[in-house]
Amino acid sequence: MSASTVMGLKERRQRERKQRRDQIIDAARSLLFEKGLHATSINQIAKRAELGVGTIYFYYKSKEEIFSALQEEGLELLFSRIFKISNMNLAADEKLREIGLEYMRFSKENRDYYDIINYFLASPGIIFVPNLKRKVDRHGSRIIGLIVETINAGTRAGLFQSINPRRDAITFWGTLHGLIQFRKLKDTVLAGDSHKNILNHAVDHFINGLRNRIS
Amino acid sequence: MSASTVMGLKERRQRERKQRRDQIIDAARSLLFEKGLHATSINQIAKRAELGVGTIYFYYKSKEEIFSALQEEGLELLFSRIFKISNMNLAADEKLREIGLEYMRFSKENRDYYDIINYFLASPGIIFVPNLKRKVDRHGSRIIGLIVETINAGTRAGLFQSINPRRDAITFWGTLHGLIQFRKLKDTVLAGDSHKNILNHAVDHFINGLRNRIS
Amino acid sequence: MSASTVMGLKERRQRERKQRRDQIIDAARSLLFEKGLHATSINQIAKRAELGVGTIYFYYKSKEEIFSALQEEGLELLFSRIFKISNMNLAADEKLREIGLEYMRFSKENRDYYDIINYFLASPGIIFVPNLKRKVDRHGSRIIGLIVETINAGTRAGLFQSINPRRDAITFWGTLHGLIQFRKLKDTVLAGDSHKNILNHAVDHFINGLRNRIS
Amino acid sequence: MSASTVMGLKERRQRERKQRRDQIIDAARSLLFEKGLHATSINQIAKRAELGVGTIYFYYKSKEEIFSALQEEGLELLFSRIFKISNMNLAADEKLREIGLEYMRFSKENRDYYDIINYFLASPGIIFVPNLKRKVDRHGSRIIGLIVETINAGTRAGLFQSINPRRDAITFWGTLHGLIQFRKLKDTVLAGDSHKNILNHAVDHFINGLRNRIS
DNA sequence: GATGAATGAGCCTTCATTCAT
DNA sequence: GATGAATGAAGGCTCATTCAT
Repeated sequence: MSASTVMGLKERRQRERKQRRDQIIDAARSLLFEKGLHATSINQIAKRAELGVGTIYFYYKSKEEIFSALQEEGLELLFSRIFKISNMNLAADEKLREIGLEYMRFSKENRDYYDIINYFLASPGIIFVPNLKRKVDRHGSRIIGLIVETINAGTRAGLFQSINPRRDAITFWGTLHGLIQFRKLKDTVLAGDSHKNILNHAVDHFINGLRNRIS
Repeated sequence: MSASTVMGLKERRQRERKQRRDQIIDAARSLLFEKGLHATSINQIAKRAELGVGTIYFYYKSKEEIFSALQEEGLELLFSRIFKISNMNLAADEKLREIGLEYMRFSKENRDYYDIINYFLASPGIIFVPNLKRKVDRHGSRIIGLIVETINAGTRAGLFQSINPRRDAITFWGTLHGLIQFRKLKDTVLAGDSHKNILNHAVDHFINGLRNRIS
Repeated sequence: MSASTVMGLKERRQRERKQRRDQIIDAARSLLFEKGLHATSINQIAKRAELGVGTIYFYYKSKEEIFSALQEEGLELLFSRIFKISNMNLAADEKLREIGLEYMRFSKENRDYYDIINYFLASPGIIFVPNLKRKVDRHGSRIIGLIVETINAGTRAGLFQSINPRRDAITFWGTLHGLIQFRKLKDTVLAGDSHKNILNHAVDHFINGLRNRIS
Repeated sequence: MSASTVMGLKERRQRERKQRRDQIIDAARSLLFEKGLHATSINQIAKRAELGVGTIYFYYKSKEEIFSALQEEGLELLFSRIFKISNMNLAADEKLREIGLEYMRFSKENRDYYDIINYFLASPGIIFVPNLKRKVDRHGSRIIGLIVETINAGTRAGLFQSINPRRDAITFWGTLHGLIQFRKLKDTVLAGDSHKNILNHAVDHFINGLRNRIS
């Protein structure tokens, strides 16, 4: 009986730990969405989570780790949105287009998630700690995997001719990501051209590159 | 003689102003290259330039303006490097490949310049002030212009079939930029595939997309 | 026993918090009295309080809040001094005179408190935040209240005929306040007339205005 | 001839000096009105006046001196407005009321002038330099003089009984000034009572005090 | 007379992190 | 496990004044 009590204790402990972590992430997320990346400090997170700052540091060893958890969430959400499209009954080329549009939509509608994903990608100083690396890998690769699948489906359907679908998928994703980064240039370098049109054009171009590689 | 003296004074003033501005930018650049973006503060710039902080603000009205000047330098350098390639005696498709490789090289060899260009592009908070917008426009557009020219040359040579070379150029540049952003994912999402190979692949793909649009 | 220990902890925490706040206010007050309003900065307060600047901000969320606390102290002191006179066994008219003299004395003997009260009143930029408003209201109104009472007592005693004692009280206070502001003009506009005599005259005049409104 | 030339030179010099001084004051005034007291710096004045900062210091030996000149302007304007009322064909009591209202209007419509007059009156640190003292004396006394005259006229007309019209005038002015200082307390201590009503009440009270001193 | 570059102490405020309890 | 007080360097920026030319 004493043993089972200890077991129960351990389990409860674990459950509570998870709850606390969630509680912290919830606070961090709501602040992130409210005030943006720069304006979210640990003290604020603690206040909103109704915990002491020390407690935050007990559950997460740095601010970066909290943001990394949020990034994971963002990647998860992104994946689920892309996944939904992957499962639609569409031709491979149309699917790629929808994926492209979906990523653009995601970057707009979930700007804060997008920003935090970018934060780790674009910040010169921040280095991925191994732990984080694994997570990004898992999520990022899954998204790339969906595109690979789509390309493979297109190849099987005779629409595409892809020799290295993985590289193609990465290229596709890179193109989307790069163009979204250009958002700020809308009125300057992009010469007022609609951002959406340019992205559509890029998707077309990419798809075109997948067709009949030898003419 | 008195007049010429006065003239000389004005000229000297102007020359000295330019020198001071350079002196400040030199200090800022060396700090940027040494310690990175985050660690470069006005106070440090002043210290290294052996000037009072007030003097810095006499020549540049904000930190952003200094960074913007550095960004301009970076864009200038980037342009000159792309420009050199544009003038090489190469077929249009080879030229595009070289441009792509050159951008990747630039982002590696001039990492700090690349970072500062990115700083304005990727930072959620920073908004382009009109003045900066104009500069980015000028430099960014010139680079896009070089690509447009190359695509047009390819079209004229019968290599490409581009209906909207401007959009194609932006797409090309976006692809390069996006893939370079993925650098950090080299060992994870990119599955260990060489960054260079992926970029080469992407360039191939892009060029392929420019050929025979209708098979 | 464990519970009582926890209780003790909380209580001690609270006590220490109060102590720290006092410590900070003490430092701020001593600086204010020593060097005046302009020369009192947060950094100096921290230094004198032997605390880090961050600690100051842990207890007070802005410089204004510290000053506001000091202002409150001043108002409290002022009230207590006026209150003492209110309780003296004097005729209403004599009481008003004593109140007037007391305010003048206060402005001289507690010049720094007077200055800081004025700081919020006369500074063009400073706006009362709601919180501060409430405090000023409470204290200011209590002082006005004492005068109202005195006027009412005079009316009941047949000395005065006040139809709107509140407005009379405000008028009275305004007169005192305005004349004290003229202190600097002593040797110029006031033509060397003793400041005290002028104030006495004004009080006489005010009291006279309260008597027999219709002759 | 040489003498007359020198004379002419001297005169021109003097004229130009005056012009420069005006030019500086114009710039300072326009900045004062635009940005308020705190936000007006010597550098900005210099820029707007299209002069070097050094030149400013050649004509005015400190920032305070410039503001003092502006204060003088304000007093001048105030005097002229009170003066206009003094010359109206009104009974003495009505005239006093109009003067009171006019001061309130002045403090509202010419807030910046009022602020700068107050700046010297209410700032703890600022001491009147003898030079400035004389000026304030001249202008302030003239305004007091107008009130004295009005009171005297009232006395002559049998409306008032003033034994010491100078002190009465100062009292009157003090009351007005003090009440205007209370502006910020409108919604708190003044209990929402209209500022104008209170001032009217105070004027009534004052006038009442002037009548039949012995009942 | 006129200039304007140079100063640098000083301003208020933020924040990730630590550690004694 | 949990707390929250304490830190203090660092951030960007302002400004009256001086002085060599």
